[in-house]
Amino acid sequence: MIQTTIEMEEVALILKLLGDNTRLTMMKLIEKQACCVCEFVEIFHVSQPSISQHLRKLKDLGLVREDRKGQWIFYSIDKNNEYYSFIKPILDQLPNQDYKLKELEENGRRISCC
Amino acid sequence: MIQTTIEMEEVALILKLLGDNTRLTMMKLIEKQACCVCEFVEIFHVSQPSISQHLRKLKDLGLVREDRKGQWIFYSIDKNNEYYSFIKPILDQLPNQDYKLKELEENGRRISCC
DNA sequence: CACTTATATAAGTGTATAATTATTTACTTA
DNA sequence: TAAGTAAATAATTATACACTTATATAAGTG
Repeated sequence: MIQTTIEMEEVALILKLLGDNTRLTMMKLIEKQACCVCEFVEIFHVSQPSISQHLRKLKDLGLVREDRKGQWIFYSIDKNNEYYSFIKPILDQLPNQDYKLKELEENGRRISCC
Repeated sequence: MIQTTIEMEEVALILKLLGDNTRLTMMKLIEKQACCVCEFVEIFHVSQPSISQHLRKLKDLGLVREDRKGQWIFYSIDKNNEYYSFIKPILDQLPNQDYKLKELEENGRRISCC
């Protein structure tokens, strides 16, 4: 992948997006497995539109990708995005959030695609 | 130095602070050399209180330190801060901003201490 | 096709934020 | 000690942001 120079303004924009607890946790969560909107709603205890709006911001910058599977839309990190190499070291330093998905699973609320 | 676990909320807070073009550029600038408030005012073309307020936020989190030299107060990155190891890889990826100091110097507006 | 479920978009609202001007505090020097 | 310079703080304001409720769109199911 070609590493183009990253501008200060771009970085500030990315960091501002990541500088929100909900979005940052989302990013860590979908680093390895895709999640759908309704799962995020369960996890973060906020309204569905609120989640959708967070996801849209992440998507507008290209940080995440969406894949529709029937009625669900699964979001995951777009590792081909030009900013991924910048973001990865940050995500690597975040505490693992898999327990949140495990909780969902235990309550039978995890949406497994396929 | 002891590396304690960093919480999601802490990271979000740091990233939010860094997610501002002025503060992010400041951090890159003072990574290697200290700068005083009036230099920042020259560089960013904003009011002196605006600069002071940005610096205070960075200082409240402990990211920067201040050293008074006579009438000037020089700000620099606090490399002993618990978050420095988290921040450093981010700063490393930012475009060098030394040309901004060079410009000051050429206009005879660089404040050199001692 | 009507009905349900999942998600997105629109509109509105309260709070946070980044700037400003005005003032205060701190240090230096004549 | 008075005047000048540097920086901090206070007060104000306009804008950005994260949420909400209401509504629209899209897909699955009887």
